[in-house]
Order: sequence, then structure tokens, then C-alpha cells
Amino acid sequence: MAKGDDLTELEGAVLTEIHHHGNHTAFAVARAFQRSMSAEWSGSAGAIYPAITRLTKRGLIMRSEARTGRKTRDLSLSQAGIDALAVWSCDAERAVGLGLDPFRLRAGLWRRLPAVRRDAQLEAVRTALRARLAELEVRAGEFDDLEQTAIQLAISLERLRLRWLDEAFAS
Amino acid sequence: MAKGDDLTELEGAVLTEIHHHGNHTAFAVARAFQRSMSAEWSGSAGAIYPAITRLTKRGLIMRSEARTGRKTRDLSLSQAGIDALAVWSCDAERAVGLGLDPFRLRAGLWRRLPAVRRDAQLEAVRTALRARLAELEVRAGEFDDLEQTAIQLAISLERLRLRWLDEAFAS
DNA sequence: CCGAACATGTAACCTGTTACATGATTAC
DNA sequence: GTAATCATGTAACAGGTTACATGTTCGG
Repeated sequence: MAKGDDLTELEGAVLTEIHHHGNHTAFAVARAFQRSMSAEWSGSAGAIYPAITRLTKRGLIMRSEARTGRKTRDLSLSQAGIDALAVWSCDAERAVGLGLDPFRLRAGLWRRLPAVRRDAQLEAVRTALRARLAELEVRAGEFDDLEQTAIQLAISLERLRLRWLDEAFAS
Repeated sequence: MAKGDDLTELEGAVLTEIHHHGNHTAFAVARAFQRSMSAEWSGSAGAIYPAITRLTKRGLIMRSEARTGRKTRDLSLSQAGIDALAVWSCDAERAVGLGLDPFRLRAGLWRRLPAVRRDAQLEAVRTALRARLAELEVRAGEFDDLEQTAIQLAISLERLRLRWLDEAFAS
């Protein structure tokens, strides 16, 4: 297994979405990405359809024949797809990577701000963090329990950032 | 201000790197990205040189004349560059975004694993997390205090993940 | 002198973005 | 009927990736 290239993060997320919802169309996958709270991607057709085409060519996704006169195709994972998803999701090295974190890129610079600007900036960030947290907590109910886990982690992350601001800038 | 397009994350990081080290060459910026612990980018020439060209064309970066016979150019920020960096770094909405988090994308799937596989997976992830933490703590000394802040945040994140594994999978 | 590190860039490729084109189905 | 939503795709573009091409400087 895993002789072919590894899956990208988006491809793994697409396989996850298809595998944990029966009879998903490509359109439904795109919509799920759009509505997702952990919005790392736009869920645009220009990303989703080519990704699904790639995964289909690699034999990881199967497309059912059109149900009705409609052009819709229901998607599901082949056994190879299920295996590839397992390999992707269990890649501990990748899971542990830091990812692209906009907060971490900027936080060091706030230190260098003159005191007045810095206090204003920290207050603005705290406000934004609280707003995000409130939104996450309110909207958490809309999602299934796979997404729940992601949302709980997102909440933990935002709380960590709030705590970190208090500790790192305690004057 | 901010009438032109916003900076990308990489462009902001490039400006940061140039601004907080006097007389940096493009090559030195690339090397700093390569050696950085928060390795969101490869620091490849194919990313750095075009980015610096873009930023120069926008009037944010100034290039000194060649010092010696060498083709090296020292880079520095124009006032417009300093302003653009301030705008980028103080964008609270963006700072508070979740970014692309490989851990969050996968964690939900670990829940669905059969008990034996799940325990093995969690142990593998814990091991990888501890290894990352050890490396971050050991290598923290190599960097200046701008990078220190990023490293401290990275350490906090990995510790959060460890704690979260214990709490979320407490059986 | 020679290899390592410094230094600048380009080319082919991949995969994301937005915006567009096209059409079927459903609710009113 | 018609507007909203479902549904599938493509085109132009942006900005990353690796790999390559080219040349300089410095330590031994």
C-alpha cells in the first residue's frame, strides 16, 4: 500500500466527507466544505470537481450511474479509497505538523508595537477571538459528530490563544 | 491605506523577515524560511524570488545597489512597506483564523477506528507529539526573539494537542 | 585549485482561487 | 412561469512546488 503518491490535505478531506455520508454528490461535498466552520478551503467547484476527477482516476472513488434523467452521480469509496483514507488519516507525522497558522505568524510582531498601539491591538485580537468562540459555540449544533471533533479542537485553539495573550503580555 | 491588494501570508512573512534583520539578501530570507521551525513553507527560490520581485514592484521593498562585484542586493522596507507590514500584522480577523490544521482534519477519524487500532494510533500520535516538543525545546535557543514567540506558541499548541488527546479519548 | 556555501533567477508543473457556462428539478 | 437550488463542469489566473542553470566568494 501507499506506493502511489500521498493524498493532499484537501483530497483526504474529500474522501472523509464522502466516506462518512452515504450517497454524497460532488455538489454536496462542495457545499459541506462551504458550510464547514473550519474553513481552510472555499469549497469552490474549481477545486472539488478536479479533485474528485483525480481521485476517481486513481481508483479511490466510484461514481454510480445517473439515478434519473439528472446528471447527478452518487460517490462512494472503493476498497482502495478506504485504505488510502486510513493511511492518510493515520499519518502521525503529518497530523502533528503545525500547519499554516496566521496567529503564530503575527504574534511576535505585536511585541514590537509601541505600548499604546500594542494594547489596542491586543484588545482587538481578544475581541475577534471572543466573537469566533461565540460563533463556534452557537453553530456547533448544526454539525454531525465528525465535524464536532474539529469544532471542539477549534474552540480549544481559540481559548489557548486567549490564555496565551494574557500570559505572554502580562505586564 | 490598504487600497491595493492585501498581502498574502508568505508576503507578510517575507516583509517581517526583512524588516527585523538589517541588510538581508533574498538568499538569506530563503535560508531563514528553510531553517525556521514553523515550516509552513519550503523557502524555495521559486517562491521567495518571485515574491520579492512582486513586493519590489509594489514599492514595498527597496534593493540596494550591488555592494561588490557580486550580484547580491541587500533588501530593506520602504515606508510603504513598513506601513503595509503593520496593516498585515494587525489584521485581527485574519490573525484569529484557524489556518490549515492537519491534526484537526484527522482527529475526528481516529474516533471511528476500532478500539485496538485506535489505541495504537493514539500512541503513535503521542509519540510524534513528544518528539516534536523535544525538538522545539532543544532548538528554541537557535533563534532570535521574534522566532521565539512563534516557537513558544508552537510548543503551547503541541501541548494542547497532547492534553486534548487525554481528555477527548479518556475511556 | 576545489568544493562548499553564497547568490539570483527561470521553467515546468500542480493545485488552489474566482468567475463563468450550462442545464435539471423543485417550490411557489 | 419563474426563481431558487441542485448539479457538473471549464477557463483564466495566482502562487506555491521541485528541479535546473548560472555564476561568485571563501576556506582549506
